[in-house]
Amino acid sequence: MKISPNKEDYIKAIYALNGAHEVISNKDIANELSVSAASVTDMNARLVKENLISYYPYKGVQLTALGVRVTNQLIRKHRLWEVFLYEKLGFQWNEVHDEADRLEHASSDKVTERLNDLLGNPQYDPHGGLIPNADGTIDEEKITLVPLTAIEVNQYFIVKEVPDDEHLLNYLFDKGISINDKYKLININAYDGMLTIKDVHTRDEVTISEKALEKIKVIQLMNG
Amino acid sequence: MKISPNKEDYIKAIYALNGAHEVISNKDIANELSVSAASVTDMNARLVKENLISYYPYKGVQLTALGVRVTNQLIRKHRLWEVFLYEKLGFQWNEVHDEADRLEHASSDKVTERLNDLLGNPQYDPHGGLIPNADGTIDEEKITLVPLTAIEVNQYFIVKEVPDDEHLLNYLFDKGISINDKYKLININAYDGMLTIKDVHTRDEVTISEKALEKIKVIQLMNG
DNA sequence: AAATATTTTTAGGTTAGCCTAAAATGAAGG
DNA sequence: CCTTCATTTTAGGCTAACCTAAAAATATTT
Repeated sequence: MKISPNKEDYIKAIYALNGAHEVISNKDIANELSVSAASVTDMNARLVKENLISYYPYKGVQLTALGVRVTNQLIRKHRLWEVFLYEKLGFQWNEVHDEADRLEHASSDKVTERLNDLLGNPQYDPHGGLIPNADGTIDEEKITLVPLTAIEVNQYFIVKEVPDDEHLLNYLFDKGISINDKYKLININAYDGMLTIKDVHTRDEVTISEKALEKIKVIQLMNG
Repeated sequence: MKISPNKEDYIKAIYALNGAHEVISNKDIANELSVSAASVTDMNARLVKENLISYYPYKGVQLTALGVRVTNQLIRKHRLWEVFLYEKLGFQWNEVHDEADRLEHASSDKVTERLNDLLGNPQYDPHGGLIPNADGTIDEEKITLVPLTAIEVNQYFIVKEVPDDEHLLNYLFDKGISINDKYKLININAYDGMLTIKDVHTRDEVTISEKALEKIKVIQLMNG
């Protein structure tokens, strides 16, 4: 049941590319991890054997339920170390990521939970990222949702909730906006109030009208 | 200049077998690390390339000055993590070793020194081991030497100093007792006061007479 | 629909660390 | 000094991760 640091990095990369919800291409993973596409094919075979991903030849991979859970536990370790580095060791928020990336592979569950206690069971890391639970679940209700109108230019956010309004849903669908995707607010038009937002993963920019804003609930993030 | 976790484990093992001061056999290293003797020959070649050990074919290896310094820096990391686990995370002294063994490979110098600050620049780990300096040196004068008479049954100690007395030196040499070796006090004979001590590495038990005790200076350890 | 471009897979190779079995070396005893 | 025994080294193989180059599959463009 123990998984190698390299495999941990792979499933984290897939997760970061939204692999909990959609099929992720070989190329994107190769890109994210700075390895060759052939290496990704290699590793995919290994991850399938451990039931961490589903593999669709020539299409890509998606995390299994187990894969999501394991990745969330990794992210928990990562983010708790980030809090520790930030709060206890006086690191700056931009320095903690790389250090935490190494420590996360070296900490047992026991150390992780003791660390959680030391830090007072924090809910967010220094970047504003939600810290998953020890069992690899995420408490969605802990998240403070705000209307999209509360976001300012250059801030990042994740779309979390839209009302069950057929016209609005169609509108957002046409624009390619999805639940759980991460965006950056690029511009608020001074004249008509329309927002230009950019999908962090696809890098597509779309413009949405003022009319929809109040109903879209998002999580505001501290950075990308 | 970065060295792999495996190599780090090798030089730590050589150091633990007193490889800072004497030539250590292939077999002993294989034993310490639970690998084959052939694997040790393999790794020796790699460590020589990095100038961490001197290699004497068919004889064994000894740490270079660089090897000693690097190992001490590793031991510093290990022991600081032990203090952290013990003092901040509430682990027991017998639980800290394995956890620290993993964390030591994952912590940068920067994290190590911040950790040192957080812990208030401690001098000893929970087992009583002296924490080396950041530059890989050891402040010998910090060590509190006590006569062997101060040790009690079942305690561990390291022989650190004997007077320049030819007869006593010969006596100890015949018994196989060496400077910097670690022992456990097994028994104090109620009638004649002779000590039975056991070499932690060779597992040899020897008996030494009361006469020699006061002159032998040792470091008392909290455990093995 | 065919041609072209992109992506994925396969094939074959590398390095770090490990292994076993056999050969070489060194140490110890008669 | 020579034989025996222990130890070390060599030889040949293994797995996890990587690589490049070529072949196969898919996507896009005309």
